[in-house]
Amino acid sequence: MDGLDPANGMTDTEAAPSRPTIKDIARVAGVSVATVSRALRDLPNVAPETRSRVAEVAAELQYEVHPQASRLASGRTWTIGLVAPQFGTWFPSRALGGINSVFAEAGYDLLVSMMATPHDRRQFLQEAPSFCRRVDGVVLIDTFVSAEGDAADAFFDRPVVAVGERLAGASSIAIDNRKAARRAVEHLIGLGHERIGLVSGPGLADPPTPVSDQRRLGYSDAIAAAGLPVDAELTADGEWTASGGAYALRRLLEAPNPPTAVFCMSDEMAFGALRAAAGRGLAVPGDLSVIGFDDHDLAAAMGLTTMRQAVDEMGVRAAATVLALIDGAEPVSDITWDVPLMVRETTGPAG
Amino acid sequence: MDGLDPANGMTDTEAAPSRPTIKDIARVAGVSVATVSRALRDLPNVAPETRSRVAEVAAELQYEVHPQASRLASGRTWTIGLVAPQFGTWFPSRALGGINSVFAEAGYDLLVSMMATPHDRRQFLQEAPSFCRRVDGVVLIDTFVSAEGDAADAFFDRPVVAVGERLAGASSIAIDNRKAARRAVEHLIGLGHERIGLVSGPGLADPPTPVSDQRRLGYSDAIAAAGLPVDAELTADGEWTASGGAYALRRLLEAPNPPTAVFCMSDEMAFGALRAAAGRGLAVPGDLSVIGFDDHDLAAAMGLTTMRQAVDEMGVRAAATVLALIDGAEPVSDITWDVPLMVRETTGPAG
DNA sequence: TCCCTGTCTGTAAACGTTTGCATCCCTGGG
DNA sequence: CCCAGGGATGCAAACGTTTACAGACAGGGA
Repeated sequence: MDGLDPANGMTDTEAAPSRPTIKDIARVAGVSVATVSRALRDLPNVAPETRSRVAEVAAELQYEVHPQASRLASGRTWTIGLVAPQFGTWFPSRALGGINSVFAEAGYDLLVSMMATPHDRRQFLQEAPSFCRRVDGVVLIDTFVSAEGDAADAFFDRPVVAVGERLAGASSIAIDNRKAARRAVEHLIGLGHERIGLVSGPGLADPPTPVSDQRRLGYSDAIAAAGLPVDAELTADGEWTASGGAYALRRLLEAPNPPTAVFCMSDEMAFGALRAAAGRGLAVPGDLSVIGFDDHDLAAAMGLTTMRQAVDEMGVRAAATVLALIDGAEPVSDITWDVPLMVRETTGPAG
Repeated sequence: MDGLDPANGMTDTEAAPSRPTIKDIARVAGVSVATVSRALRDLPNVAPETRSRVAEVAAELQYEVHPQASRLASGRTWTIGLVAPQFGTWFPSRALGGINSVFAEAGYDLLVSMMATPHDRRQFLQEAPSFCRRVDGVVLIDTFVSAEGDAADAFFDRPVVAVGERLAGASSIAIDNRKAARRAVEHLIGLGHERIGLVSGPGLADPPTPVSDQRRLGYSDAIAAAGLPVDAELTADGEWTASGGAYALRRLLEAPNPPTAVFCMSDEMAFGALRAAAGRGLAVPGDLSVIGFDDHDLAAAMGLTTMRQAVDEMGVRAAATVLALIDGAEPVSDITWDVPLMVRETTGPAG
C-alpha cells in the first residue's frame, strides 16, 4: 500500500522508509525534479496534464516539502521574528493574536523572542545579525531598542515594523500617547472635576518609558488648557501593575486636599486604584471618578471607563506592513492609531 | 579593513560583499572546511592552536553560521513548536514566559502556532506532519487535540509534552483539577458555609473542556463528603470570562435561597462575580465569600482568595521535559503539579 | 520551406553546512 | 627498528531543494 515501495524497488539496498523527496516524485511521475519543483509551486510553464500528474503522485506518496532544504536553496526563510519584553502582560500577548493570524494566513512561521531585562535587550541586540538570518522580517513590540542609541535598521538587516512605540529606522504603528492622555483628562474636566490626580507609571526606568512620559505630558496639557492649578501632590508613581496603582492612589488620598478624580496610566493600575478606593470606603464614581488606559480584557466587565488601545488591530496592521515591506514595498511613514474614549461606570460628575 | 577582501582577492570576479561562509574562514585560516566546522562547534579532535586560530578568523570576518544550511545538513532544526488555542488569555501567555526562558537558554528557537477555533484545530492537525518537519519537539497548551479521537503521537512525529491537559500519547504536566476544586470548596465548608454556589465554565463545548468537568466533580466531591444537600439551583454556567462570571453569579443570586459562598472556576470569572456582588450591594466576604481558581496576575492585588496554578513553573518543567526527550530520555509519566490554596480577603466565616 | 517565437522540459550547478572515511603523522611499547 | 594506535586533518559526498540555462518541439508567418 505504500506508494514508495514500487519506486524504491529499483535499488537493492533496503533503505529505511524515509520520507519521499521530489526525486521520488520525479521518478514515479516520469519527469525531472525541476519540473516537479515548478509544478508543486504553481510556477508557469508547466503543461496542465504534467502538473496534475505531479500533484497526484505527490498526494499519493504523501509528500511534504522539506522546509530547511527549500529555505537554503531559495534564501527565503518564510519566518517572521516577533520580539517583545515579555508575553505575560496584556499588550504584547494581545498583539500576538492579531499578528499571528495575518502571518499564518500568508504562510509565514512566527518566531518569538523575549527580552525581559535591559541585560536581555543588550544581549539580543548583540545577536541580532544571527537572529536576522533566521527571519525575513521583524516585528518589535515595546522593545525600545533605540535605547541603545542606534536606529533600528542599524541592528536589523531586514524589514522592521514597531508596534506600540516610535522607532527611528523602522516603520511604526502606535498611538499618540500624549493626545490620548489629554483626552482622558479632558473627559474628567468635562464632568466638572477640578482636582484631578495622576496615577503614573514609573518615570525613570530602564528600559526607558517614553510612554509614561508622553501620558504625563498629556495630563499636564489638559490641566493647563483648563486653567486648573498644577499641584505636585496630585501625581503619584507606581509600578505598571494593579498593586502599583493601589499604592499610588493611596498616596494621593493621603494628601490634605485629595483629588475627586484620577487618571490612571493603565487599566491594570486602575483596577488596583479601584480596589484601594473601595478599601478607603470611597464610592466610585460618587466620591471618586477613575479613568484608565488600554481597554484591558477585564475593563468592560469591571465597568471601567478607559481609553481604548486597539492592540490586536495594530498588530494586524503591523503584520501586513512587514509583509508588504518584504515584498518590496516602500517603507511607510509612521501610522498613528486612534484611541477612542470608552465611557463606562467609573466616571461621573464631580460631587 | 574588511577581513574578507584579501582572501577574496584571488578571484578576479568582483563578487557582491556577501556574508562570509566557513569556506572563507577555511581559506583565511589555512585549514579545510571540515576542520572549521568542527572547531566552531567545539567537537573533539581539533588541535588547540587550530581551534583558536579558527575562532579568531571567524570573529575577524564576523562570521555567523547559516541556520538553514546547518539545519539541512544536520537534520536538527533547533526549534521547538509551541501550540495553544490563543495567547491572549492568561494561561497560555503566562506559560509562554517560562517556556521561552528555558528554550532560549538551551539555544532553541520558539515557533508559535495558534488554533483558536475547532476548525483551526482540525486544520492544524491536518498540517501536523508539515509542522513537525520544522521543529525538534512540540509543546501543547490546552489544545485538546485528542478531541479528534487519536493519541497525540498519532499526529506528531516528534517528542510532545502537554501542559495543562492530560493527553494520551504524550507526557504531560498538569494539575489535578478535581482535587484542587475539592480543596477550594472544602475551604468554604471549613469556614462554616452550607449553601455553596458553583460559578462554572461551559460544560459542553468544542473544544471539549475536561477542565470544567473535573472541577465540577471536585465541587460535588466536597459537597457530598460534607453531607451537604445537592441543589441544582446552586450551579450556574457562564463563559470563561469576567462577564461570564458576573452573569452566572447573578443567576445564582436570583434563587429563593441564594448561596453564602461561591466557588468560581477561574479568577477571571471570580472578578466578574465580585463585581456582580457589589452591584447587588453584597459585602464580600461579609454577605458572600468568593474563591477563584488560577492565581491570575490581578488576584493578589484584588485580594482574591484562590487556588494557585503555577503556570510558569509548569511551563519551565514542560520545556525541560521536551528537551530531555529530544536528547533521547525515556518519556516520563504524567506529572501532577501542586495547587496551593491562597487565602486572601474574599473569603470569611459564614454569617 | 524556413525561421522565429514561445512553451515545456531536463541538466546541472548552486545553497552552506555536516559527517563518514581515508590519510598522515607522531608517540610509545615490544 | 617496527608496528599499533590514536589524534589531527582533509576529501568529498551527502542534505533536498531552487533556478539559470539550454534544448526540444510545435505552430505560425513570410
